[in-house]
Amino acid sequence: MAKSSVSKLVPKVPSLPSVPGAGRRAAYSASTQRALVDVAEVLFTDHGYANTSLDAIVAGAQVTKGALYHHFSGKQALFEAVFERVEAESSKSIQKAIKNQKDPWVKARSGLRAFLAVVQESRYRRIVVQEGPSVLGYERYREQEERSTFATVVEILRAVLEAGQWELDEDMVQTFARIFFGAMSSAGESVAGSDDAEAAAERVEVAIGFIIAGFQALADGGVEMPTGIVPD
Amino acid sequence: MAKSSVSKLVPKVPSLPSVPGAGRRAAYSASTQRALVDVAEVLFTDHGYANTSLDAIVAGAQVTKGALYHHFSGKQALFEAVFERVEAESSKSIQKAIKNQKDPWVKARSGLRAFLAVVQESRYRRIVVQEGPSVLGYERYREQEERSTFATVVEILRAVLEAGQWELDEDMVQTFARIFFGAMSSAGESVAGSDDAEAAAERVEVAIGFIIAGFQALADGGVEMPTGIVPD
DNA sequence: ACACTCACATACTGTGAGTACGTACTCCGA
DNA sequence: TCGGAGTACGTACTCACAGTATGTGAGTGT
Repeated sequence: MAKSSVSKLVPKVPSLPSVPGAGRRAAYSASTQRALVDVAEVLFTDHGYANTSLDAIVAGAQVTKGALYHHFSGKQALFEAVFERVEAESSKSIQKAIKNQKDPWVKARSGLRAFLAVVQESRYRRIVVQEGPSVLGYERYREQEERSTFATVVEILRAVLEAGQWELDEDMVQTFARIFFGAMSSAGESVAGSDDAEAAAERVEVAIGFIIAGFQALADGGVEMPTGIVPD
Repeated sequence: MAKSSVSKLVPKVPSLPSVPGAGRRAAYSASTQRALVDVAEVLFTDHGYANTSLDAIVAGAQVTKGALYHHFSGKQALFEAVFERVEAESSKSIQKAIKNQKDPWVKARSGLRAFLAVVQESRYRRIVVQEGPSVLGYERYREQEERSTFATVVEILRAVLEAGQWELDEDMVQTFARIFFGAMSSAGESVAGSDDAEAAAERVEVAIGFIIAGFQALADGGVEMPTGIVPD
């Protein structure tokens, strides 16, 4: 049943690239590698890391353990491949949402929205948030985070700080970024776990907007924007 | 080596309680149960859940698998027992830090300090933060959180909101609490992972104090306290 | 003092990650 | 075009470990 939902990911005789590296052998190789990661992503997301056997993965990908261990050093390495792809795609979608925003406050708001969308995807929640720290270990997990989603938060924060004429040393920027990142992650979880995700997302935006408004109030010495909503 | 560091937790002929329930059999039973949880806590903290075998645990506790499976339904249940104890003790130490504080801002600050201390303990980081979500599953993890550490955050937040004359509906309080909780957790991680934990903790206090100052600015319509530090 | 059951111990099974080794096919140079 | 080498797998095993089935002796109520 899980197998059937996955089996169509598999056959896929690759369109041979006339381009670089090599001929069909490399192409076939790349395709089975992709098939393994595809299937693993689905199974890890649905059943978790510990409850997914390599036998199930190779069966879903229509190969054997020999193939798996040829491409990956083990189960953990396969998970890492899945993890990196999910994070990369997530980060990409957030980047896409903020790239053309000039106003830093609008940029922050767009980034928040995009992040809240990402964190509602089951694969992100399961693979990155839930299983990531345990399977990769906290060190590796943090390293990965550092150069994807978290980096985006830092980017947005810098824009905001610059606009607010703030002066902060590098350590302090990192600290603030950590705090905001944690706040958003946790808020995202509450959205994802809520019955009414729509309303929950709205509350999160209001709450974070409120905090930002407090910043703005400190920045320009006047109090306003009681709703905390930065206008679109 | 790991074994020797753990072996002294074990022997402990219990001082027979003349009090309730029953006689020595119950007392012995409780002591082996405690021994199992004690050893499991150490091994789970040091090597992680997946890398700790039940054989190692029962060896450390000087019992056999029969004893373990008599008291716990399996490895996961044993982990849950460890998890609950760690969370309970952590929550308790935070509660102790805030219980006699009248001023809500001071209370918040004390709570933050206590939390930063807790999150630097390796057992809390490993068992609660890192392995918790993966082993228990996110649902159970959240349930546990809800009635311990997170509940404390809600308590502090209510005090602050009340002092600030704020009116927020219940959902909004929960949302804010989530956000602060996530912020503090993440910040705590950055403290724990830092080279200079002392300085990092200081930065976190400043940063959170800054956010709180923004709140206060919004609350009483005046801007002050540029450092964001609430006086002791 | 007798039955009973609680608190374990012992011995086994099943599953699943990882490994050793065999093999067919492809690519490259002569 | 023909080997020879290396790649991309497949097959068959090992070993570790979670969980189980069953035995046993000491403690407890009557």
